[in-house]
Amino acid sequence: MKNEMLNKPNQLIAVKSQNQLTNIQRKAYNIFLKNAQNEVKFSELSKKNIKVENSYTFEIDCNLLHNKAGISIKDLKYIEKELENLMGMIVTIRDKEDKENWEKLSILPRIKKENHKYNYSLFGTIVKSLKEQTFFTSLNLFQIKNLKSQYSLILYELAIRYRKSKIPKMRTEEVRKITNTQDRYKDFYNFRKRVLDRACDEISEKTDIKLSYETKRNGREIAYINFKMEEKENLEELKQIESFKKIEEIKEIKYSEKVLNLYNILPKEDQLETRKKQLEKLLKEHSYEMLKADIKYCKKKSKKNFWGYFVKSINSGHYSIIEVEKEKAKEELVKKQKILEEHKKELKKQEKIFLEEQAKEMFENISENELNNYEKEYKKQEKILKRVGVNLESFIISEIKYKLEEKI
DNA sequence: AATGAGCACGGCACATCATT
DNA sequence: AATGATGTGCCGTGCTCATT
Repeated sequence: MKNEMLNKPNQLIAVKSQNQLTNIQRKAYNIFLKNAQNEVKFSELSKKNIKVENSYTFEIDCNLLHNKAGISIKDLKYIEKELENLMGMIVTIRDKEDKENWEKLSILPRIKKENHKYNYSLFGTIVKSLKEQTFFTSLNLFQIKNLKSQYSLILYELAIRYRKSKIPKMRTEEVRKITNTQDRYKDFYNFRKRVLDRACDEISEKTDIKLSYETKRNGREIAYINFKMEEKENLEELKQIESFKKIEEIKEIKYSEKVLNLYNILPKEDQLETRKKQLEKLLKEHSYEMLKADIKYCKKKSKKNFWGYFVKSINSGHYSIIEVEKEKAKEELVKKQKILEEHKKELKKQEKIFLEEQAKEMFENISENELNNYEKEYKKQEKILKRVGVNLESFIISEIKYKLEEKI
């Protein structure tokens, strides 16, 4: 189980509450959500209409949950207490049209342990968003499992939320808000060391992304924190290459000194692993000195197709197989490049869609200050813009989009 | 030039966590 | 209940930048 994906509703990404979520709570809750998401998408519940005002019940084996969440604690009472505290967490959902309207709900209203199983309820609002997945972040729970610091979890979820675009530059207070550290680490050095550095280091070490940050000052005070994320997508490939190299090295040891000597005087382009095998074979039928002389002779005579000339000059025509192999390798390469290109195209497409969404979301959360600035800008070019049919809202959204694009 | 705010850094004491 | 590990708050010193 390398990938255990949870499409987590964005409202649940940065849960704000009086008490902060410990990492055990956060991990456990992610698994509760994942379990519920499975049910609601694939079991008989998926056929039913989810009603916001109802609550829904799910069940998961205790050990399975502990295992998946990476909880190694054996003290069941301690876990019980953690789960109890988890129940006190409240999430607020604000109406997008009218910010005066809001809904507050407990993220885990009921839980029961019976026969090594957790039986728990979630409110319809949450279940519905798990099912519909309109604004969500796709979290790989496997990556999260080993994160120790609670701030790592929070920042990882944040980073993944903005995976396809860019983590917006945040005011320091904002970062403190989402990490629940407004009243903690007042000393910025401690905040940096205990929260930012620790989380970035841990995420970079243990997950599929690399996270770093830059700070920007406003006078003396550090006013902005700009997170930077890098994908580590080549990691698996690199590992494979590494292990492949090791196998090659082991193979190398098996060849005799004579084979290696001959191999070393081959033309550079012919120093392939297969040549060693072939040389070993040839050495059984021909003397070392003979082969050595042949190689030297053929190197001078035929620079274009050394090996073919060489083998012919001895007696056989094995080189054709190599040619075929080379051709195949070429085809493979072309195929891979095509796939890569398509992948890139798809990414760009998604990026565009995401940018649009992002810009709209940012517009909805725009500060008055920014709004005023944009209004000023708009008024400057009002005549032209109106003639083209661009109103203030679409002007701002396209401005935001433009800025986002620039960042990328 | 003097003053002070905000941060960097190391270090200490105490609190809390995670486990036995 | 005990304990080692880890987390947290706070202090002193020193630096830089901004204000007066």
